Amino acid sequence: MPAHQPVGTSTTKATPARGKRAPKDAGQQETAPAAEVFAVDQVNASFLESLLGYNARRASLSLVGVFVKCMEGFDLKIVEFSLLSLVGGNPGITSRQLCQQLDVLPPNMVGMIEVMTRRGFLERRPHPRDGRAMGLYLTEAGRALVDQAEPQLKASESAAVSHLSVEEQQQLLNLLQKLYR
Amino acid sequence: MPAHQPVGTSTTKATPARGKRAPKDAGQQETAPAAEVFAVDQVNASFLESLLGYNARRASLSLVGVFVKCMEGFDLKIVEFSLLSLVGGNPGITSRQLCQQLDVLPPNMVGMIEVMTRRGFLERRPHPRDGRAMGLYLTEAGRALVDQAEPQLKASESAAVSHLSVEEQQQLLNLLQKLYR
DNA sequence: TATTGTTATACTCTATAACTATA
DNA sequence: TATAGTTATAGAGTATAACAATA
Repeated sequence: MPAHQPVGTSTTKATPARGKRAPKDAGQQETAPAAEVFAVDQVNASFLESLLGYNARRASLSLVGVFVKCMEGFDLKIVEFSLLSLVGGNPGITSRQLCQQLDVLPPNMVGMIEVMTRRGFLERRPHPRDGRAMGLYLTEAGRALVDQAEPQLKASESAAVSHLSVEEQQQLLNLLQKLYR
Repeated sequence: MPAHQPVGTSTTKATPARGKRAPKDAGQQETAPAAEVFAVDQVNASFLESLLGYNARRASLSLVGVFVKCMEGFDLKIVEFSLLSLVGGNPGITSRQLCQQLDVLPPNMVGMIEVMTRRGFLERRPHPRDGRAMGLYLTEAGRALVDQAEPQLKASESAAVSHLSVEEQQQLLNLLQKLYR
């Protein structure tokens, strides 16, 4: 699942010196010298790999991939699961509140809510204090889905990061939150 | 910069008990009782926030945002900078190799290379050993751009994570790489 | 037969403008 | 006047199929 962002791996350097290029032709009437050509065997991505942002993105994509695969079993996109999970934890939440939490624009939220409603996971009731808004609630099927999907997601993540110690996992969580909070 | 993935913040819980919902109507001919309605003040995203993947994504988005802003000064998208940086470090790299590194499909790479070429940052020369392929090289303007952009990116990231100690930054880098490598 | 680069094209995701009903 | 939800639509990003040239 790509996303307008680099994903590299290699580290070995087997290419010509960085920035090396054919010398500029000085004379005006001379025949241009044939430009040098190289073949790259091992791609060197050392600069990108030195960036925290690059590594954070790759790690994120890796875990998101695990989530995507896990949610395929429920025929849910990640954003759809997130929506249901939030409604599950916040009965009566409004469309706007979901938009803010999920960083989805209101026009794009409409369809998602409609799909989840048509699939029988969501229902809408009037908001107790705001006549413009609608509160969202899980149906029984929605609650069952969330109650099944959440622990499964948690388990698939645990399996994916099991090569890190519990201390490392906690450390990573703390550092990540320190980064964006 | 959204992206099919949740972005939440709140932690406080000021909503009804999780999963609470109106009792099911038992009788068949009875009038259905009015469903309970709630208002959510503080959104509770505690489950999502417990996931490493969620936190990794939020941290990643935060840093990518810094990169995007930084590269706007060069009128470059992140993927375009990454492309130029890779060509800079790998003179003669092919389109296919870039596709693999950047996780971009070949048909979608064509336009990027064309744009960077038209803007005078890239040039294409025949591949020394493969008549089907073309090697990519930075022009002088391209080299100048990369040599200016790379340290600027590095600096903007450093500023963005300056509230972490150098040890924490190194620790985070190691843990992130452990996660996806 | 397989691969590189390419075209055309479809599909998904994201963004903007504008409308209505209510606050 | 501002905001919640909505419609329509534009734009960017991502995906598949197929082709010519070369391996």
